[in-house]
Amino acid sequence: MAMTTDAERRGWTQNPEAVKEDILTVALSEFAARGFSGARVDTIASRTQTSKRMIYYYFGDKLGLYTRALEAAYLEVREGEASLDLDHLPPQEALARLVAFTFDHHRANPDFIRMVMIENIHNAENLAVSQVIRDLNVAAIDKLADICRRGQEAGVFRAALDPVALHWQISAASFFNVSNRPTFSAIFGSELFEEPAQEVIRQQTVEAILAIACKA
Amino acid sequence: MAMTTDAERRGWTQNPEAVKEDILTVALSEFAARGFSGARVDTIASRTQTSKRMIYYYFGDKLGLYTRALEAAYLEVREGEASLDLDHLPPQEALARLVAFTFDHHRANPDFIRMVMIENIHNAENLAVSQVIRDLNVAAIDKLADICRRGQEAGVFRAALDPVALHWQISAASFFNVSNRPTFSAIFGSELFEEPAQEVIRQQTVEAILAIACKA
DNA sequence: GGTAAAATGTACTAACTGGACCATTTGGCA
DNA sequence: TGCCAAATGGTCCAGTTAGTACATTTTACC
Repeated sequence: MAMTTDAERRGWTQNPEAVKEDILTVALSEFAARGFSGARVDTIASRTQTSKRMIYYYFGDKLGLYTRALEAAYLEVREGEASLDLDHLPPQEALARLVAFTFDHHRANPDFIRMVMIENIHNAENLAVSQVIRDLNVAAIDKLADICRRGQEAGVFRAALDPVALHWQISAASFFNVSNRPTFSAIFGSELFEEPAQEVIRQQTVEAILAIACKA
Repeated sequence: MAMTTDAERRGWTQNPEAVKEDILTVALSEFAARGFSGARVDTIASRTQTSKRMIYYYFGDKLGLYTRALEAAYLEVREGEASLDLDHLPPQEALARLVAFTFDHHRANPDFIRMVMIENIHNAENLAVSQVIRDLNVAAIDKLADICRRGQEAGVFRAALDPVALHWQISAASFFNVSNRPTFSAIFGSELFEEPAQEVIRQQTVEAILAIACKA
């Protein structure tokens, strides 16, 4: 009610949620860029609107912060997937759309990919204990399982088709395309990751998956 | 020529090559396990027959050791590939064999896979400057390029087939199968990585690649 | 307006870690 | 056999980094 602005006041405005959000965003980008050991808590703090003190206040320690950043990455990506509605399409077309979407979605979320790479380097030890992530992922395969079921009922998909194995195939292409881009580019050049070639690869991937799913 | 054994002597026996080899082997396993920042020079030294002093004597610094370990990983893997001879097989079968071999070979070399993962996390900065690795990899695709050419000449492969893009597809499946095993297992269980399921996935991968390569 | 708990700022530290220093021994060779 | 460069051992150090102690301010509530 005084006419002093925030800047003029000696003190500050409390905003716990925004502070947590701020820290998490910065931490995610830093961990994704440098890995767990490579990331520096001081660097994260300096890129924040707040201080290192608050990181430890809200997240306990470096590992706690990392775990929450990992969960945040999964949450964001799974949110983006939720908008995809394939129920109205015939199974083959639904599958083709799902593959193409997954391919593009992974490309659009490189930080998520990098966090998963880092988790794999660490043998998924932190992912394994996160109930949040486990719940998210069990749901992630539902769409695909539904498509498989419909395709089998319609007689167009193989009877022995396993949704988890198919998910493995779709993930392999979509994930590798982002995760191994640096080494692949360094060896074979970057043309394969520019737009025209990416469309070819995406189409190849769709065809490959359909070849696995459909009856001969 | 005295009858004193090595153990009884105050001194030691010089063996530069063995010392370098010893350090490299330990370093490769340590870097593969913990990444560049995660690896500790002291830990590497302690697992060696020699001392930290020798690491700096022969490799300069931590990055120098890492680079040499990376090169050693590539050398070992490419050596294993050299034994594969497919020239006597018709193109389709040669391709099928190459895919199956690559799939198995990646599984058999998890430390190599992890080193490549780590390089990708670091944006392939160290791989990019290694002439040793570049030379190795240009040769790595020769076998596949030859199969492609033969298949196209025989009229069984698509005319637009690009060996690099096909190599991408083969690598995606073979690499992902090892690199993402920890997170994939943590979420969906480990059955997919046990022998029966691995054979299914390998066969699926062969079929998928053939579907991409062959005329409709 | 008073009080206590939550939230924030500042400065510090103990331990770790990559790397360097100095001394000593080995082995090839004149 | 003596000499010198290569190889090795043992110890120490300076910079970094995760984490903490202590003080202060804000806010909710009565």
